[in-house]
Amino acid sequence: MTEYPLDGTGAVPAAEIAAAWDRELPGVPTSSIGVITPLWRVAKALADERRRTLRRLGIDPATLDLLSTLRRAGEPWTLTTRELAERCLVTAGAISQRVARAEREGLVTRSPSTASRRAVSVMLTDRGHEVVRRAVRGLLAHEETLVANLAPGERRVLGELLEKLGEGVRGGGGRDVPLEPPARSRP
Amino acid sequence: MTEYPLDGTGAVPAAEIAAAWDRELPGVPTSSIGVITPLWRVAKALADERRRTLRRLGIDPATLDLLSTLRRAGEPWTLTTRELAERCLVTAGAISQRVARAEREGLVTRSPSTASRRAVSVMLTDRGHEVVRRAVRGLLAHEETLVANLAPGERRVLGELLEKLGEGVRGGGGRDVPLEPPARSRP
DNA sequence: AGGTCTATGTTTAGACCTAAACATACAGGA
DNA sequence: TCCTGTATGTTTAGGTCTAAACATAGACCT
Repeated sequence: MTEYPLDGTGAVPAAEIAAAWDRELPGVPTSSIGVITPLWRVAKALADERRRTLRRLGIDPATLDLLSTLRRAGEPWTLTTRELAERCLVTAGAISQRVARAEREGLVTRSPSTASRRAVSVMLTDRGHEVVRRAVRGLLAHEETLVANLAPGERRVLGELLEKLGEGVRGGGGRDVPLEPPARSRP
Repeated sequence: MTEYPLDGTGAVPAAEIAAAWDRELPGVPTSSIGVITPLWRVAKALADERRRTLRRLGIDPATLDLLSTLRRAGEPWTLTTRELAERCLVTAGAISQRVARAEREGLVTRSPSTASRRAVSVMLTDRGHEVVRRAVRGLLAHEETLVANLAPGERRVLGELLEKLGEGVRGGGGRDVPLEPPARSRP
């Protein structure tokens, strides 16, 4: 049997989740659920769609993120691994692995940077250019249809609210995680 | 050196990304970027925060998702693996692995369902109850502070727009991924 | 009864990520 | 010059997920 994560059918509405916690664990603050739950579901649905779309286009999301970051950088389509880690928002270790995979497939080359001997320059190959061009065109065309549900004004508002939420999250919110003394039995 | 994904500092603004594609690959539709890029960044920032918070609370996100889904189900805190897969939105294979790990740690038990011989019932243990109680309290308290940046009205609007976007995404958008014939050289 | 289709779980291979340990390369001061 | 601290990359261990192959168990039809 081929598996697939069940679509929305089985997803419990966020409001029900909040109500369930309020019932099962009275006193917990549940107001974040109405935002965070739908956000994660959309993010997952988008990630699933993107994975499927890119699969048809012959590439995986992590590799495309790498290649498109190089492509967007403009001539000479070269960045150090440090710059890549910053722009892709993943650890240097993850970049190291992504680059190793892409290099194996002939999509990028790795060479000591001219500027510093400890830096490594990653450059898009001709084959990498071709792959990223095809994939980005196909992907953006598809994702355009995914957001078509929202009117331009709604998209703008959504984008702005997400940016604002992001500031709060990256700020780390209040620095608290109220810890309780470990207990033994169920209340 | 301890690694960490760089915070927002290195993140290129979504508008710049769209402008870069418009310049580098003229003609591609870029209007989805203003929504999808901030959405993914917030989702990642939230996932990172949650991972760190739960680490302090002694549990990982996947296991808490499993335990809290059982806890929210109410008495007798038991679901089949199928129901778990539907509610957690991951494949049955992933649930199988999550349950195996949680069982190893004594947080749940696995037993043949009374209703059907092919189904498997997963039940929260007393230890599982205690762990989920502590973790959910700590997590929701923390996440409450993460969304504090948004006024109640903004949260409501954001939640609604996300739900609406979700419908479009799960619908799969238009069924198109315009494929081009593979080419050889860079344009 | 027998055959076929579907539902439910488990296992495995392959990707991917983070966190932490290493390994260098510099830079700046004593 | 030597030492120490910091910046840059790579490697490895452990965890997580999907996709696909298996293995049963029921259901339904003839």
